[in-house]
Amino acid sequence: MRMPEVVVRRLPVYLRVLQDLLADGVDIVSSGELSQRTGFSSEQIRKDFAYFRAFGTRGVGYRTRALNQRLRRALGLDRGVRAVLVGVGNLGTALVRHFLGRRSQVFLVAAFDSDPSRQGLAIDGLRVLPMEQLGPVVAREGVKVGVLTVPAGAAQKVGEALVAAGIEAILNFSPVKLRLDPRCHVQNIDLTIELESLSYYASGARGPGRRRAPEGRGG
Amino acid sequence: MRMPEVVVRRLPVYLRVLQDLLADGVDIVSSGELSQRTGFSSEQIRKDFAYFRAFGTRGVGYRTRALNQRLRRALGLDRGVRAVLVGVGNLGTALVRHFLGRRSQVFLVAAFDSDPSRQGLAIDGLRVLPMEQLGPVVAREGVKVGVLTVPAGAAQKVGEALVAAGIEAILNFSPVKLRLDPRCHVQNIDLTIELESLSYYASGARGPGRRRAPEGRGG
DNA sequence: GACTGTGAATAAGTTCACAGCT
DNA sequence: AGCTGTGAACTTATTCACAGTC
Repeated sequence: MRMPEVVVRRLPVYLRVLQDLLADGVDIVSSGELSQRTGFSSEQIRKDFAYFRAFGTRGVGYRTRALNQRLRRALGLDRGVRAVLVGVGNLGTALVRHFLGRRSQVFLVAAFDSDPSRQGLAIDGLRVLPMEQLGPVVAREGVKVGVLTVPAGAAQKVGEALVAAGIEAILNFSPVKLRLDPRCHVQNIDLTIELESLSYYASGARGPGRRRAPEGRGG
Repeated sequence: MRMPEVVVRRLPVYLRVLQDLLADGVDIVSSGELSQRTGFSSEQIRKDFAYFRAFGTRGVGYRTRALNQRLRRALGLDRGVRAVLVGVGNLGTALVRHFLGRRSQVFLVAAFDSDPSRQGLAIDGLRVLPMEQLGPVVAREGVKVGVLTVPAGAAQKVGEALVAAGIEAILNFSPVKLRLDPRCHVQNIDLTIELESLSYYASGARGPGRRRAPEGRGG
């Protein structure tokens, strides 16, 4: 079944909590417990799970391990998703380290940059390749996800190259609205915008907080 | 007036487009033009502007410069918002460079780290200070915004320190749900989660795209 | 008693449709 | 003619409320 984007974006949050629970040897978890750990309401969590048919046991809860599996499958993470990153500047380099460091569920297989002075280098063991290799590597490794961390001026062109190479989803850190084949999903993260929007909440503009406490008597 | 969060997060996007338009000497812009440049619908743009009383001229459009001013004011950016960053690891360092590089509307005034080996260093001219200085610097400089890039284990504690220092809005890059005074606004960006959620769209899960083209006959 | 699963109600956000200026 | 401003309609998302199961 097709899940709304808002649901898709909550799934990795559950996944992380489940990982923690598994590490602690917890094998049953209730939606109430998950609510406390994620801040999402328990009904919402149950509805989210229903989207991908992950059902629990009434009066009991969800089997942690099984839920983890279902979740990974729903996100397509059970097949070992591979990704490439293009643009090895400040941010790109940090992201490579970040994604390699915490062994994410997504595997970074290569980084690319058009600047010859950056090519051939390795960031934490990951090779930086010239752009010409993008197509071949994506094809050979069956890469479907791309991380775009190039300067604004190059973003559209590189986005097109990613799509041409066969990339189906892009995490776009450039401050540019990419115009690509709509079959390619683009998720924008503009860090400058994130920071600027915070300014609103630091200006005394936020009124009487209507923030809902995420339920649960345990506190 | 109190704006919904979803609106607040669109404002910096308009701001960036306006900056470009101003740089190009454009002094009138229509909501249709903004729609093309941002991907948001023109009605939505007009409604957003109405939230902070930025009205245009019927049959004409919006005065670019005036709109820019209003927007900056609505976001509280007209007062020179200052920010601090805590946690000068991979990501923290890259973010410092990122925010200092593109002269954002928000000014980073200091970075902090608990690791003595990182203290005293300067990243692109910005001093890295010990945590003990957080309170004094925030108080002295009237800092209201904090960027949190510490490891998961330290996040809650550092978040509390930021709130205690007087920070009113936090950009939280750690994979932890912070439990802080609700008067402090927390915006979470978990890069691992962003990447993992993309996996869904790279698994052939996205059905027949229902993506709406953002209007406009000009192609 | 505890917790799930889900229709119904509500709230939030977006688009439509069009009157009103210039 | 062109573009704004905004109620109304619609769509999407969240919360309520409770029957169902263990």
